[in-house]
Amino acid sequence: MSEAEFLSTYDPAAYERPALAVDLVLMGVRDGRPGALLLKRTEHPHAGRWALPGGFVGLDETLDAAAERILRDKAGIARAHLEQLYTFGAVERDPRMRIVSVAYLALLPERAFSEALDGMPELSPAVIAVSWAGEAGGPVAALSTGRRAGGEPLGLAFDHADILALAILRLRGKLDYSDVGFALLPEQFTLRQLQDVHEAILGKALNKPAFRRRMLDRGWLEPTGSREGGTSFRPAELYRFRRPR
Amino acid sequence: MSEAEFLSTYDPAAYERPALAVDLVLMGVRDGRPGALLLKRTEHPHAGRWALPGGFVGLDETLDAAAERILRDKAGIARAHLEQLYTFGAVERDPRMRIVSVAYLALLPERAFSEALDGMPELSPAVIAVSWAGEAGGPVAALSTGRRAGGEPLGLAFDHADILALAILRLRGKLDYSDVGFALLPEQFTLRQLQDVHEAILGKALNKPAFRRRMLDRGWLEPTGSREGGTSFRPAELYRFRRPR
DNA sequence: GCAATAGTGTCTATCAGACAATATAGC
DNA sequence: GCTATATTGTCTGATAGACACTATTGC
Repeated sequence: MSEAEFLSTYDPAAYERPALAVDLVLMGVRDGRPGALLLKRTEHPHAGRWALPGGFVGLDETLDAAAERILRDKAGIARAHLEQLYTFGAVERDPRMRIVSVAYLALLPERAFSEALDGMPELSPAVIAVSWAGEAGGPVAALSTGRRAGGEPLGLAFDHADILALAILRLRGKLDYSDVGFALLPEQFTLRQLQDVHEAILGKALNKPAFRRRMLDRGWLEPTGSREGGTSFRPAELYRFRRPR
Repeated sequence: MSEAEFLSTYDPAAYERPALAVDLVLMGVRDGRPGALLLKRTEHPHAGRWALPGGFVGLDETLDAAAERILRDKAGIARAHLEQLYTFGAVERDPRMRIVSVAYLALLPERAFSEALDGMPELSPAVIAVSWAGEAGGPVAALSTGRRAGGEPLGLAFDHADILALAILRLRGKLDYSDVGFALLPEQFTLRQLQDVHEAILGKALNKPAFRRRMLDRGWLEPTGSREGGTSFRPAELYRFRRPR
């Protein structure tokens, strides 16, 4: 039997299979804190609880394409830095049926984060704070919500708190050896803004001269020649991210 | 409608969905080189080519459990360090039908690697060497096979060369900030063996005193008090990996 | 000149690479 | 004592943190 003959007789529906979904962690930094955009579920299961935007993967759609579609349709965002995070496959993670979910991390500059919030009234920002649950437990994302600062802690739907916790940990891990940090900034930015983003993600203050030295020595920053405006003090130099060769 | 009513009327088979598989990269270090265990495909598609051991994910099985099952059934290995690598979702990656595959990395000590090879005649080791395909292309795993050293380069089935390339890169990246390296060693080992494993994975020689210092300062090594035997020169101290607290 | 922040200089602690010296097993 | 490798000591260069200093803008 040739490969062509084999394929023509193959029955793709022979076995029952899990459903496959993509969930997005839409992360941004607002007011010096990392946050994620959540949707309030209107349907069962977990109706009324907050959840990550997500959807099923189409039969003719790559995982990346599914993530882009959800970004567009559910969050109203045209483009963002997207990267695959982890695939969650616990058997009972969704009460409807077996659903395996490929989680993606989407990074938004502050502007895009706020615009998504304004454009989609059903979106809510949640501030992410990761804490460690003692010896035995792993990291846990503690969340609070509200369109303004403050707001009550959230109980998230499904295993979405785990996904959020992993997202912030992954981002922390990659922040200083990769260029992901720039995805959280506008096209032009000052070194102070860059440092603010790093400090928000890492949750700690950084040494200013050392941070500047490191960033400038990497060769990823191109001076634009112009400076920020609107300050009543010395304006900072504006830089642009230049992809390393 | 309550959540219970909703669930009782929900039809899990309403949409067509991709199939979901797990593929394993069974990695070990042999003769100072990183290698992976491959299976020769006996059926279409890609009959006769080498491929990673894999299988479909059962409906009542987590992804981790599926990986363990494949490790047991296809490679005859009872236990190994297993970690999820990445999920591959290109639409045409398998000609039979749409199959999304969650790739796992399994790490084997040299002994287990060799035993798997002896116990399963259909397994073949492939030496992994990663090279960069010029400016535009990403990293590519160059492979050669053979039960002994030497052997011709391999053309792998499906997108398994990409998976292999990612596996070695991931391992390289994690090697010196995590404890994965120990999964490639027996329970007791010398510092030289530990360094050999690191050098094989990184593909370059390391500075001996610096390596020793770093490893000992981490506090992950517990001296067993005994020494290796069978040498005609000064025997090295044996250590045990002690999980950091 | 004052306030406030941008940007720089310098000292020190830490850590990795280089290289050489010393230790110890079997023979 | 000889061989081969284990193990340690020390020098040096690179880098991060600490801290203080200088620069520059609007007012």
